[in-house]
Amino acid sequence: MAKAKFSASHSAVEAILTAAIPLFAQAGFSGVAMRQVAQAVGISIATLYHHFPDKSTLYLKTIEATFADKAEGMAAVLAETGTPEQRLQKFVLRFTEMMSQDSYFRRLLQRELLDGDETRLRLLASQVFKAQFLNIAKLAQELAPGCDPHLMAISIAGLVLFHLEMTPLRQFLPGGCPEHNQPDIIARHVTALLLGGVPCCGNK
Amino acid sequence: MAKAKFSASHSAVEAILTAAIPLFAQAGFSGVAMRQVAQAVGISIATLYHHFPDKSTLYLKTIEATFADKAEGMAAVLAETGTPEQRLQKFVLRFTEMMSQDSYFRRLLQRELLDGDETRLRLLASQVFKAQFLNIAKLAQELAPGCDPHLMAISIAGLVLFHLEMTPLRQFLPGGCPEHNQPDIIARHVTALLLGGVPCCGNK
DNA sequence: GTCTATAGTCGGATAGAC
DNA sequence: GTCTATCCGACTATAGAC
Repeated sequence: MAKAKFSASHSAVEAILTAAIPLFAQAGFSGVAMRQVAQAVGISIATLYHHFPDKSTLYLKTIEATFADKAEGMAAVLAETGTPEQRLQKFVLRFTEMMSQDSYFRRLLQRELLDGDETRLRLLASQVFKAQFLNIAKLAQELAPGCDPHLMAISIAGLVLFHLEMTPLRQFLPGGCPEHNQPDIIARHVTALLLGGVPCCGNK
Repeated sequence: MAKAKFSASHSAVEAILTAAIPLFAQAGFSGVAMRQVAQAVGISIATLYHHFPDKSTLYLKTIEATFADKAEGMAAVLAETGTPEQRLQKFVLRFTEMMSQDSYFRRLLQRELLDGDETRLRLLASQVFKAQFLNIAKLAQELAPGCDPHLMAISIAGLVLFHLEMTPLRQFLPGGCPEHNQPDIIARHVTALLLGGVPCCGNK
C-alpha cells in the first residue's frame, strides 16, 4: 500500500541527488544555489524544499549518496590472487582507472578533505575507505614487513590521487603532457615506484 | 614626494591581504564575504573597495601574495651538497617541514587545484613550482635514470602533500594516530619509500 | 507533491560627505 | 583614504493555493 506514492517520492529524491552531485562537485557547498539545483532537476525551489529541509541536509545527503555508490565499487577492486607484487600492480591499476573515471567523486573527496566536518569525515572514513584501507595495509605488510601499514596505505592511495589532483596544473609544469594524465601511465609509474624505489624504470 | 601617501596606501593593502589570506584559505572564494574581510582588517567595506575594484581581484591578489611569499622560501630548500640520496633526504625533510607549518598556503593550493582558472594555475606553476620542480626532476634523474622526471617530481612532492591533506581524515582511519602528522615522521616514511621501494623499513 | 508568490536576509558594489 | 548610508540583485526558506 502507498507504494506508488513512496516510489514517486523516492525517485524524486534520487533525481535531485543525481543533479546535485555534479553541481556541488564543481563549485562546492557555498558555490551552489538552491535555485541552480532546482533548475537542474526541472522543479521549483519550493518542491526542492519539500524533499530536503535545508541546504546543509541536501549537501550531506548528496555526499552520502556519492560515497555509498563508491563504497560498492571499491569492494570489487581487491580480492585478487597471485604474488603480493601482482596483487599490488592490479590494485593500483584498477584504483587508478576507477578514480580517473569519476571526477565528481574525486572533487567531492578533495572538498571534504578541506571543509568536511567530523560527521562527514567519519562517514568518508567508514563508508569509503575503511574496508579497502585494511586490505591495502595488509598487502603493504606482506610487501614491507615492519613498515607502518597506515602510512604505507595512505602513500599508495595518495600517489594515485595526487597525480589526478595535479591534472589541471600539469600542463603548465616542465615536461608535462596530456599522456601523463592517462590512467595506465600513472598506474605503471606508481607501481614501479612502489616496487622498485626511485630507480623505478631500471626494472622494466 | 608623496612618499607618506604611497606608503600608507601600501601598508593598507598589505593589511588587507594579510587578513584575507586566512579567510580565503579557510572558506574559499565563495565562502568569504567582503564584509568579513573588512571587519577582519578593521575598516569599512567602502574602504576595502577603494583599494580593490572587486572581490575577484582581491582574491587574485591574495593568491599572488601568498604564492610570492612561498616562492622565496622554496628557493632556500635546495642547493645542497652530498650524495643524491642525502640530497633527497634533506629536501624531503625541509619540504615537509615547510608545508606542515603553512596551512594557509596548503589550503589555498588545494583550493586552486580544484577551482583555479588558467591565469591562477599558470601563476602557481611559474611562481611557486617551476624552479623547484626542475631541481627535483634533475635529482630524480640522478637517482632514477631513465625514469620520467616529470612523473617522479610530482610523486615526490605528492607523497608529502597528500599525507598533509589527509591530516583531518587520518584519525578516523585504522592505525591512524596524531604522531603520523608530525613532519619528521612523514618525511622519514617518504624518504624510505622513495629510496627503498616498498620494503622501506627493512633498511633502517 | 508541485506550484506561484513572497518574506526576510545577506551579498557585492556605489554615492557622496569629510 | 576613510567613513555612513544605501542600492539592489541573489540568496535561503516559507506560506498557502491546487
